[in-house]
Amino acid sequence: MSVAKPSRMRNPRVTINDLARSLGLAKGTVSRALNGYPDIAEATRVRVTRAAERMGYRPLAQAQAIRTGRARALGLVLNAGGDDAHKPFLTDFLDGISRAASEESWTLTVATAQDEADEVATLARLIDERKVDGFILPRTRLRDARIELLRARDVPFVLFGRTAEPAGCAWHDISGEGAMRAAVLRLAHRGHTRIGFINGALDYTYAHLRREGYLAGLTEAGLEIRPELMTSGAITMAQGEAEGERLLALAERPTAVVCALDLAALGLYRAAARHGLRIGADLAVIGYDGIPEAATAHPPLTTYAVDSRAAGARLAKLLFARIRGVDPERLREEVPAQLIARGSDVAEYHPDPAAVPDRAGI
Amino acid sequence: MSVAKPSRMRNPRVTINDLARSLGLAKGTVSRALNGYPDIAEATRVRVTRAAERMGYRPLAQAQAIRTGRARALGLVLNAGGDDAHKPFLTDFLDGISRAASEESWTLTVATAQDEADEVATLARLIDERKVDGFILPRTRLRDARIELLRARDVPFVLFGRTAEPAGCAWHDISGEGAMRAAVLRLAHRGHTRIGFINGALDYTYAHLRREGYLAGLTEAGLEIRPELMTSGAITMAQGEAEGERLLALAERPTAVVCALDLAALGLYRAAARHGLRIGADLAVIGYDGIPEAATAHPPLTTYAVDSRAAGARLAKLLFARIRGVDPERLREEVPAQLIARGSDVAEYHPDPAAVPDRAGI
DNA sequence: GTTTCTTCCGAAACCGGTTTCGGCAAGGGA
DNA sequence: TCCCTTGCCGAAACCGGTTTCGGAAGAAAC
Repeated sequence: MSVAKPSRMRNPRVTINDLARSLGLAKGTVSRALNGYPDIAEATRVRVTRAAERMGYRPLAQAQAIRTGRARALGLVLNAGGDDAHKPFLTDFLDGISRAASEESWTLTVATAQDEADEVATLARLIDERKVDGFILPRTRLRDARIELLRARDVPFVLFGRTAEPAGCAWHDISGEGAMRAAVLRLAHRGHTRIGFINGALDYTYAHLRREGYLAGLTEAGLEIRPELMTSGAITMAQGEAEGERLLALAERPTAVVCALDLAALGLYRAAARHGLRIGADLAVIGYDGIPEAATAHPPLTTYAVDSRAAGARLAKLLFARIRGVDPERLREEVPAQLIARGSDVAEYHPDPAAVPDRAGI
Repeated sequence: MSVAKPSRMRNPRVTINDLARSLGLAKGTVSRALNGYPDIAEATRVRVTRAAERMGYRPLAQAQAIRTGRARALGLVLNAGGDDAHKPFLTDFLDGISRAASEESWTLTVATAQDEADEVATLARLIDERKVDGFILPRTRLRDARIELLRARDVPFVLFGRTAEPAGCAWHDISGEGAMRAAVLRLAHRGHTRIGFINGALDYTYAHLRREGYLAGLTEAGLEIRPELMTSGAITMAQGEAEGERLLALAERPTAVVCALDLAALGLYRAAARHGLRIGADLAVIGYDGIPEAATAHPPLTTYAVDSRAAGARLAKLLFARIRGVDPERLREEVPAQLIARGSDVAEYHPDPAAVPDRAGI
């Protein structure tokens, strides 16, 4: 049985002092050589970097931080309260951020919060302790208290999503509205005229944008806007089932439904089954998100897939730029979701589960 | 349009020097007062803490770290490669850790890795940079390279799960084997004699334990062990469907199936539907995990639910103790999964979706 | 009324880096 | 030959904390 000694032989790190001593240089010189200062001879620089490599020297992040004010850490505070539609992709999202961060020897600090007030408090705590140099803000709201805090405190941040007052904000977003519009056009193109819409939670910006996309698609296709065909608040399968039930119970039920979330679409599958409607044949359905269950559903769900890993990576890079002082107005980008055409939106339902990626837009 | 000035007015932190000056004390005195040293008069201590409170002083974590060697951060490296059964609970898990950590003003640093070798490399990087003081290791394997590294480097860690050679390991785990055993007994109690088993990925310790639990349940119930009724490797719904299909295609098909994962159980639902079998009536199914989809499935799935949030919180607390030098052999705990009895394992299937939490064990 | 402990705090070293400043030596121009 | 740059590096200050050490003041002991 091993005994734990609180103060044991600490594995000896090699410090900049060790390096300097073994090189016969002043530690300031070593530091400048490593950090690319212009007043160091090229020969010295390579000598230093080689020795650092050989001796396995890694600067202590905290020691650097105290002078430079850079913790070399990105911050992410997640909302752990309520059902979160991004949950299925959280691992991918974290992976994207983490990989981009580690490329620059940065790390990712994550914290959780229960509601919006808690989010703000958590952000404030991380700022006060100087644990992170900037934040990635997921799931933005139209009016977002987090943004106001970060603006006031003057700490760099970047949005995953958009917001009502974008002054000073950098962001990366996936065009949900573009996908919704394309979905409507795709359905209209096949002759559908009563196209329903099951939206997500209106608390968030994305739901408003997707609604706009849906409406834009309708007008673009020359179709009438029927408020009774639009519903919202479905971010789980059960909620999707309930809202789907409402649409299908209509006297003039829709022949096609666009869903802002795959989960809601899968819920709609159940409601349709109860009404004796065959997805694909009697009712066309298009989803959004690209969750794995969509591929194995019966029939496989046509959906617009988001790449959460890529989004995380891009957000990290944007945040780096933001921290380095790049004008946030120049750090805004929007990428399309990728259509994965499957069997849920065609008249002739083919049970072939082969997913055909399709970048054609519509 | 706001212009980004790379070096703008830094929001002025109040440092220990400010505090000391405004109190007319030496900064060393202030530090000792705040950290509970015994050579500080009680009156002085309250004066200092009050002033610190009033002025909003928060010690700079990095500055402390450089002297104390404590970064006040917990480390978690996630495996982002492959399908991960814990994904649905990742947010809860992170929430549990994060909340326990922030109670002590610690933070959580997360990184991702693609495979086992990458995991080890990522751990090594975080150790070298002294970014974290200890690690939580999720999804342990029977023989785990991460553990060997951390043991060799002498850095504190705690396992979520168990491992083959537990010397020097602290852990928290949920008794999957207990749940599997209880599930088998529950089914045997209702007269089932051919009880199948769909296991998860045998790379991980948990699958071996659940298998043992299944076998223990069979022998305890006096039932014959039939290898053809046991299958494994199902960690997605599709895989569960495939493995379920194999069991149902048997000449002597099982009348009940225990699944190591809810997702596999839901896949089995589909296979059963294809065979014209009604879950609950013709085929009893019990799952494990307690994913939300299990509650809304038709029929609702009886399952043993794990509390990932509580697990995360416990793991954080165990790691704190470990970092403080507590003997790891004393930091081992195992909690039962909680039975949620629903309609999938009863002869008379009731469509009432009311979930009845049941702690009775069997 | 000394002497000896305690109690409590100030001063300074220290942690591992970064950054400023000044000076030495070589090189270029007059 | 002298002066002025320029290139390159050492020395030291600094960042914001923690920890060690020693000494002043008051209390207790004699």
